[in-house]
Amino acid sequence: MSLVVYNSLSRQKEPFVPLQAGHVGMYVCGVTVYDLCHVGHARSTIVFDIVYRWLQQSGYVVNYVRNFTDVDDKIIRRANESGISTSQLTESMIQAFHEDMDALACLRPLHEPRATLHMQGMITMIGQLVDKGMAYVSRTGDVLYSVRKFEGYGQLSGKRIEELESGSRIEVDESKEDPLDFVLWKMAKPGEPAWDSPWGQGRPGWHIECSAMSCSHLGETFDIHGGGMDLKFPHHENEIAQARAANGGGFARYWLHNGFVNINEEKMSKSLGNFFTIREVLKSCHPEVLRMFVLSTHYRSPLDFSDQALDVARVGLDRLYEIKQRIDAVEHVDVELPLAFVKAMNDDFNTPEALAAVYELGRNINKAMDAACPVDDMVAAFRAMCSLLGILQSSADAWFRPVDLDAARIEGLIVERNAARKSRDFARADEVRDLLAAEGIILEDGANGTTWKKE
RNA sequence: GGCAGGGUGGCUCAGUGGUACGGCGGAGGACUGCAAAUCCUUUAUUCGCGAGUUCGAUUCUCGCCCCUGCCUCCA
Repeated sequence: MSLVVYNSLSRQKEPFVPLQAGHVGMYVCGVTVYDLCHVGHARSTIVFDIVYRWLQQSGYVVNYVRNFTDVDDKIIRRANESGISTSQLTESMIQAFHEDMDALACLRPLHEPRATLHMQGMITMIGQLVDKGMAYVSRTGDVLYSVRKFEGYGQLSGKRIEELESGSRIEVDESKEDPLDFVLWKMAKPGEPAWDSPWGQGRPGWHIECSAMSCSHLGETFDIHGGGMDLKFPHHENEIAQARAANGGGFARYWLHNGFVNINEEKMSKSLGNFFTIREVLKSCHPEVLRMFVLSTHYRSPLDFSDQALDVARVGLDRLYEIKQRIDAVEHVDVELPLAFVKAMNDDFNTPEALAAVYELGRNINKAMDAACPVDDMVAAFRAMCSLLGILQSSADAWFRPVDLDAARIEGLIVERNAARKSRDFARADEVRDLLAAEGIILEDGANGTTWKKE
C-alpha cells in the first residue's frame, strides 16, 4: 500500500514516487508577512503539516521548505502607514506567524527562507532568463518575463494564453511588451528598500523568490510544491515558467493545492474583509479545536468557518478526550497504525476518513474497557493516530478542567455531595450538583469515584 | 465567457459499478438513587435533475439546473 496524491498538474491522483528513493523535497508557499495570519493561512499550514508528518511517518526523509515573502508592495505600504521600517514589520509578523502556527501544533519546516536573504539566487535566475532571451528590460527599467516565449504556459492552471489575454480586464502596463508579461525585477522608487543588481537598484517580483529559493534548497527538480488554491494562477504558473526556462527543464513534480476557508460560502480573504485572525479565534477556542476543524474536511474541499463548525470540532474532541482520560494509566506499547487509518492517509491525505478510524477505535476501546478486556494495543494505536494528526496533545485534565477554576472548592463540594449520597440524602446531593452545574461544572459518578469537568 | 472544483440524511463529512463511513443531533434501551460518561438498537427505498451505457449507477458518459473559486494581490 502506498501513497497516492492528487497532482494539480495532471488533475488526477497519482502514485507518489519521489525522485530519490527514501527522500522527499517539499516546498510550500508561505505567507507575505505584512499582517497577522487568518484562518485561511491556518488551514494551509495545517494541511501541509499533515503532509509533512505523513511523509515522515511513511519513512521518508523530508526536506520541508516554506518561505516568508518579506519584500513586497504591501509590506512597504503597511510599514509606511505604521511609521516603522519594513524589516521591523516583517520581523514582528514572522514572530507572530511562528506563535500562531506553533500554537496550532504545526511542525516547523527544516528551512524557512526569506526572500530578502536570497537576493543573489534570484538575481542569478533573472540573469539566466535575460541571457536566454526569456526576459527583457522594459522602458521603465523593470525586468519582465516574456510569457509567450515559454512553451507550455498555462499547463498547471489549465489556461490558454489567448483566453487570458481576451479575458484580461486589468489596465495594461504600457511598459510591457505583452500584457501577460510579469515582473522579475522592479526598479526601486526613492525611499523603497532596494538591492543592487545588474539592472540597477530594485527588488524582486513576487514569483521569482519561490522559483529561486525552492531550487536553491531542493535542486532544480524536486518532488512536492504546495500552497493555497489561489496561488495556482498566476503565482505557481509563473514559478514554473521561470524555473523551467532558467533551468532548462524540470521543476516541481507534484503540485498540491489546498481549498479555501469560506464564511457564509464565500472565500475568506483580506480583500473581502471577512477574515478572522488566528489569534482572534484562539481567544475563545482551544488551538486543537481549530486544528480538528481543519482536519474534519478533506484538504481540497471548501471549508466553511462558523462558530457552529468550531463547536462541532470541539464536541468531537470532547469525545476523544473522554477516551484519553480513561486510558491515561494504560502502559505504552509499540504497535502498527491500523490499516484503515493508513489507507485513509495514503489516499491523498484523507483526514476525515482517518478521523473516522480514530473514532471507531475509540469506541472499541470504550467497549473493551467497559468489559474489562485488555486494551494495550488499541490504546497504543489510538495514541499514535492522534499524535500523528496533532490532536489530543493536551492532558485530559487540562482539557476538561481549566486552571482558572477553584478546584479545591469544587472537590470539597464533591466530598460533601458524596457524603450526602452515602446517607441517601439525594435532595442535598442534587442540590450540590445543580449548584455546580449552574457554574458549568459537570459531575460524573464513575466506578472509581466522582470526577468533574468544565463544559 | 474560459478554466477548476462542488451539489450525499436535521446539520456536518467520507466513499463506492452491486442500495452509502464517521461525528453532531433525534428516538428507544442498558448502566445510574437520578444524572453524566459509556455501550447497544434505531434515524437516507437514497446520493441536484433528465437521459444513456450496464445484469446492476450515487459512483462511468452526455445534457441541464444550481453553488463556489480562479482568470488582478490573496493560503
